[in-house]
Amino acid sequence: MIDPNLLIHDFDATVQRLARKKTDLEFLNRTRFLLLERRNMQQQLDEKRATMNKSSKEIGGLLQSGQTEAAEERKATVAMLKEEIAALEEQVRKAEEQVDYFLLRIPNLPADDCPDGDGEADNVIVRTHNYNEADYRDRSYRPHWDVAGDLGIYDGDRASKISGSMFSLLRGEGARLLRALVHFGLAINADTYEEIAPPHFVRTDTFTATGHLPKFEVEAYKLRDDDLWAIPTGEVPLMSLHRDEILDEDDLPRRYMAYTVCFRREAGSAGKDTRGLQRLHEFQKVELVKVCTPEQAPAEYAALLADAERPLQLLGLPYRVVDLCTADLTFSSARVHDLEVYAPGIDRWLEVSSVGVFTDFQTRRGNIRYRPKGSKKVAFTHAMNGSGLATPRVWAAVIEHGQQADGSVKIPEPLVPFMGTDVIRPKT
RNA sequence: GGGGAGGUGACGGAGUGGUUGAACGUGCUCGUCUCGAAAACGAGUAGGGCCUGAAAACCCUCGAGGGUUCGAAUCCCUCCCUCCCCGCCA
Repeated sequence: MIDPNLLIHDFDATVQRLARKKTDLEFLNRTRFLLLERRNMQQQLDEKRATMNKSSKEIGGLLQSGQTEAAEERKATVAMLKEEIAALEEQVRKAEEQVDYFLLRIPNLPADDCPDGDGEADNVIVRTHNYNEADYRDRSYRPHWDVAGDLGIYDGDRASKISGSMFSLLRGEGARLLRALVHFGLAINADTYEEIAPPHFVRTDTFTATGHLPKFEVEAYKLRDDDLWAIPTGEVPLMSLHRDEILDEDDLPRRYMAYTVCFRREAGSAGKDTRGLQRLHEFQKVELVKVCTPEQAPAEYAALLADAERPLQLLGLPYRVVDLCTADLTFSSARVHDLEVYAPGIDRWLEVSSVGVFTDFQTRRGNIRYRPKGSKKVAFTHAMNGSGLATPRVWAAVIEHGQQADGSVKIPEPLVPFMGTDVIRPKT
């Protein structure tokens, strides 16, 4: 969440910054009012408590010096005070509840250099790699589900039989290609990121820390009998690694990567662009996460973006970098660059990574702080993340780009060691 | 699933009703010493709220929530979590 003090002390500027995000901001005024009201009540409460504390100490003194009667008198007055305090406490608790309700629903402030916009059309294509439109004019490319289906390495029908739409089932070399991509994605980052194998089910407080709750509850799978949610991305457990911790500045930046399965309900997107591996309820992904100081953030972010691009470059896939405009930013992010791979078989740009900075939005929720060198005060760390390799869409792109006239698929060179072959051939 | 133990500051670890936000140690910061470092010695060092200068004062926080009491880290209840033993099982 954002710093509540911004609403109290810097209201107009904050509203203006949030307005760039094109979200509903009507409740900001109310939030500010509630914050002030709570503060006011808290002050009254503090005063009464101070009086009571003082009296209690005096009573202790009276009892020790044997003045029992005087002590009893004081007890009676304290009893009255206690009732007032209890009433006030109840009010403060209610106010706090309301304040929290609103605060959790205020999105992060966009970065100053984030392009303004009203929607997807205003996103800025920063650069395009390895893509020549002409390359795809002369030759016809088939969609990955046809190519892979004919090869017998993708079995969408059986996936549906087992689990319904938007699930995938890979077979043989298709399954191995998935595993190769994961290995590859981890291997190229192993020197900079610590690999984590986290839990795939997390508690509500963990899910809230990254901003996935309460805003995106309908997008998540929840276990019926336990307080556990299936993670939609490795970001969720990774970001909670240091929750409620105070780190030393020397320990920053921390860089983590995790290969996880991701679960998404994709509510409301049924039937749209869901054919093949474009959009799945369950998929595997290598996620990159960083926790750092505010000063380190710009350089770390640039490096993170480069790290997310690298696998696409090494695999020889055409892709473009899209700087999302303010309207398209996610709830928690201040700046986002999407990486989109061109899939010639379906003639679409597929989002394969969303690299975003969260400033202190998530770390405030998760209470991840650090002690700046030489400072007595602790401060919130900054956090950022991005997909290192999202398998289904990259898998699809590899298939569509590698397809050859005889129905076989050529495997990009970096994957060959993991695949054990440089081509997937039709079975005879 | 059954039985037992326990959750205290960055970390280890005292503390069973009264001025303890918390001994002691480690770590960290500053200083003395040193050419410099180590060691030694001295001092400081929880987080948050309030206060949008700093500080003081005041309030909250010893897993979370409730209760008893004039007063709770300390007593009672509920929940969460961790560890150990037994059972079951991949």
